[in-house]
Amino acid sequence: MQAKKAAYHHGSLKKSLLAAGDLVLMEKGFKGFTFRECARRAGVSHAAPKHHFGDVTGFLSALAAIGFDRLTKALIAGIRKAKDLDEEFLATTRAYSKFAEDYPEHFRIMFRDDLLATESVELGLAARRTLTELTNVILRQRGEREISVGELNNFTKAEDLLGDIVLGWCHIHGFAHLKLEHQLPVVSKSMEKRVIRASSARLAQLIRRDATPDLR
Amino acid sequence: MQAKKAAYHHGSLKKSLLAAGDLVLMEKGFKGFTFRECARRAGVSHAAPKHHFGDVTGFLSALAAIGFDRLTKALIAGIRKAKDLDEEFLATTRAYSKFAEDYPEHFRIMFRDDLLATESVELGLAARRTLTELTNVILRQRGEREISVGELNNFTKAEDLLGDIVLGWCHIHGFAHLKLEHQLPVVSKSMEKRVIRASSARLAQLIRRDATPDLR
DNA sequence: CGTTTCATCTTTACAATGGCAAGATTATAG
DNA sequence: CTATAATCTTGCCATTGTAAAGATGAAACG
Repeated sequence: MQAKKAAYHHGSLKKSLLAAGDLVLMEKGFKGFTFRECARRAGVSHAAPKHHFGDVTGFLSALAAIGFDRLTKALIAGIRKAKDLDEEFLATTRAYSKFAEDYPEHFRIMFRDDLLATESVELGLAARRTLTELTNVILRQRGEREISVGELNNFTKAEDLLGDIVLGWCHIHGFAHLKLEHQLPVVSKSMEKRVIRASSARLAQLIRRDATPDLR
Repeated sequence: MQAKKAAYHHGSLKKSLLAAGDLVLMEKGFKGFTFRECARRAGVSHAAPKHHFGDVTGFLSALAAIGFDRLTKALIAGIRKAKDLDEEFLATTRAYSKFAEDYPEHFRIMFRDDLLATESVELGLAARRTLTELTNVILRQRGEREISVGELNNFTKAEDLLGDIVLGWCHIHGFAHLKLEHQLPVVSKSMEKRVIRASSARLAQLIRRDATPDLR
């Protein structure tokens, strides 16, 4: 009896529904996203999803978790290509922002506490995996050892590390969000690239400059 | 014939609807926000709002504009109390974040390009008034003269200023947003206060350090 | 193998929503 | 005083999310 059993009537409706929801979210956006449309695409009746996800917030939570997993992967892939610490911080910013561009509707629901089932352990874990990646970006800037997801709780208790995480993540997230929602006073694409490169470099240098790993 | 004429049947339905929508947004949240509920509270039929706001995105745009105006006021009030540049930057961050806490549902729709009528000049102006305040925060950090809303376009063309705006605003916005949606790994309220105070100070000092007003 | 049990899925039903269209009302203009 | 046009109402429709009850069939158990 594996994790995902063979399925009863449909085959594996949960997976199919998630795939359908993923598509609907991308094609129709949050505005056009409906429970029934997802059920239609999966080829089942409109009440079928209830058994697997409860209500619509439960379903959105599962899709948000998929979003966090994609973001985590995108961060890892972007970071891998970087050759030094300045490049790595920039790559993180870019990967984060590119994810918001590639999956705008996922990004929007991922950061909507009111629309999600905050008790979902699946979602919580996915979000923590993302945060762990971001924390490791900061830790490398500081010249300290990386952590795993399980260690996250201990590490965010250190006030100066949390300070650097806030400094870095808030900037990265704020840029991605403001850009996605067209709030940044953009002059040109090239200028935007230079600006975000400069900002990332200044921030990374600030974090490294203030790091004193010898004393910890 | 004043700006707001006496009204025809209702008195001033547009204002009443905005007041109703404002309340519904705060009480029921975006999830429970409906066109019809707002009409009911204003004491008119469910189709009445159409003449004043078109569809629901037009209505939300007007409410978002109210949100931006409140944010602008909150920023000005917070800044006024500050005694030095470090305090002012911190006050800006706090006021921005407090607005997100006080008006979470407004904050959410204000930064949702897909739910708003982006062509609304009213909304555009309100957003630009907010951005002007934020830009002036940066300009004061740099020791330069403040600007008015009309000058905003010219000033965001200067790449180094835009760089500082991005650096400052993205951090401020990112913090407010991540905190609102409960994504920050918060340990305690007091620690959070110290962390955001430290981050703001570091950022403000960085902006001031790199500013070379003599050369401009 | 036969029966029971239970998760899965369908059908049916209901209240509520946004948007449209046609009609009623009344302020303003001519 | 009449006409016009803005304002608002009524009635309608397709659609939605959720709940309840029934149907289906896989698995458990004797």
